[in-house]
Amino acid sequence: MYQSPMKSELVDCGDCPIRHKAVCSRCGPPELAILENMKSYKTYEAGQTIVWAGDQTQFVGSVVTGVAALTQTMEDGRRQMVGLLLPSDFVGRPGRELAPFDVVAATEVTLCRFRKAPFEKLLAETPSVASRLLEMTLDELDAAREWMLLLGRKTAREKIASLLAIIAGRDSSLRLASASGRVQFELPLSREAMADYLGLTLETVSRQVSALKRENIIELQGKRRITIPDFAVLMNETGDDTDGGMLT
Amino acid sequence: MYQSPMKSELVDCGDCPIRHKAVCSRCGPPELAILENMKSYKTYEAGQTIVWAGDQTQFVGSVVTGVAALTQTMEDGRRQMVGLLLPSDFVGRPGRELAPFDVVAATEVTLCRFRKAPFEKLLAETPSVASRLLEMTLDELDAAREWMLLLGRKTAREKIASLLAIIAGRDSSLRLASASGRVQFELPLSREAMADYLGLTLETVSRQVSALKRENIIELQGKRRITIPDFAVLMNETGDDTDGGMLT
DNA sequence: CGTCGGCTTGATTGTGCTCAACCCGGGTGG
DNA sequence: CCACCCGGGTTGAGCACAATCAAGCCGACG
Repeated sequence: MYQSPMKSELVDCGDCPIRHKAVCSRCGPPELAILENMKSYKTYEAGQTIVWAGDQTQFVGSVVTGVAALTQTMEDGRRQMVGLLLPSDFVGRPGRELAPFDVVAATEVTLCRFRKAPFEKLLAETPSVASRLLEMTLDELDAAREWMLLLGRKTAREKIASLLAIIAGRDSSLRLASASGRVQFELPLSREAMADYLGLTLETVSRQVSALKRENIIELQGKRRITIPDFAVLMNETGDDTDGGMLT
Repeated sequence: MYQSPMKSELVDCGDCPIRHKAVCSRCGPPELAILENMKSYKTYEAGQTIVWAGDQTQFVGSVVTGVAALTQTMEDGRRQMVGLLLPSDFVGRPGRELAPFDVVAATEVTLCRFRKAPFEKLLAETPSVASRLLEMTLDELDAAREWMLLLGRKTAREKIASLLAIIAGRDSSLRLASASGRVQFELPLSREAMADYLGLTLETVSRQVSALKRENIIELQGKRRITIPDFAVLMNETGDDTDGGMLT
């Protein structure tokens, strides 16, 4: 089945915005050529399910633009997000037949997809891909474990503050090294998605966001655009070590 | 610094109880010989901290016997377990300088340790080790994500039932393919460790265990030895799909 | 025998959930 | 054009579940 590239400017790996961060970041020209050959782009609209849990997986790939969510649902409808996939993050599980979780587009998402079988072959033959994938997987595992602390032990307010801090950090890593000072960004998640991420109800999310706003720890422009007057003050609400192990 | 093997019968990889499940499971005689050369055994008593978060890591390795816990602690003392390491599980993070989490022995633990630098070299050179480590890491990631659902969305009772089901499953995987029927096993965790794992207080753990006992879903011999008269009944309390996607 | 650690049980409190009403902005159809 | 609706979000009242504070139990060990 053919999949035509959605955006012509993305066809060449050399121009790819995630070239230096994704699984392919350590590839040289020969490996890139092989990847070029098995890849195809596809764009999903917000809300669309990219992969259903339990499905045969046809492909693996990288998020090029947008935000996707890994989620798990219980029979009675309770839902928990178990991963947030941002540009350059890897989608899919080499070596597994069936997808363990749903993958849902939180915003419009463009994937760079590789057919599974040839990618697994490449993985077996090229250490530069395998080592990068191992590194990314270990990073994801660390992130998942941080998230377990949040889910198991943090209060609703700490959860919200942590989420905002993480998203702010991801965005502003492009601009300044955060520290303290004014930061502004767009929330890529609805209140409901935030609730699913944090193990809360959407009412509680809404209340806590309002509370942070009331206390001038955050400012809102509309529902989604957020300004943080002083990042250090927000960090203070996360429950985490404010001074990442610094000396006094 | 020398580390003499604690138990002479563990010195030879051929006799190792985790030979076929650990990172080394796909190694042939030549790689095993290299590993033999960089390994040393060490036994830790219950409660001892094996690695401190933030420390330089001197080694990586495998759990040979016993149970260890990965934990994270907030400044005010709230604690969350973020991983449970059973025999054959891997300890440490190749490619990272500093340990991200505490590793604590829950029972007496024996590790098969590899010096970090030579192991990383081996990892870079031998796909059979690298691919096995990638596979194990992906499995751990899946397990962590299952745990996130538990932490974020399950009730106290469901959490306890899930933990018991998991431990029972791990133990009895040796004996029968679970399904339903009578299962018996030893809890390797104190009530406090269970609470840290489940994101609960130890009082709540105690109460819920008592409740399951009162309802004859479990039986206790002492505090730690547990019998499950009907595994299917316990599964019913976990909140998970009872019929793992089976047809009626 | 007394103490100590791990565990259980009880009484009370509080955080976040539930149920419910309402707001707001955008799109649609009469 | 305006009325209507619809989805996402906010706010409120009451409640329930697990946390907290506190006492007591049990078995091991000195």
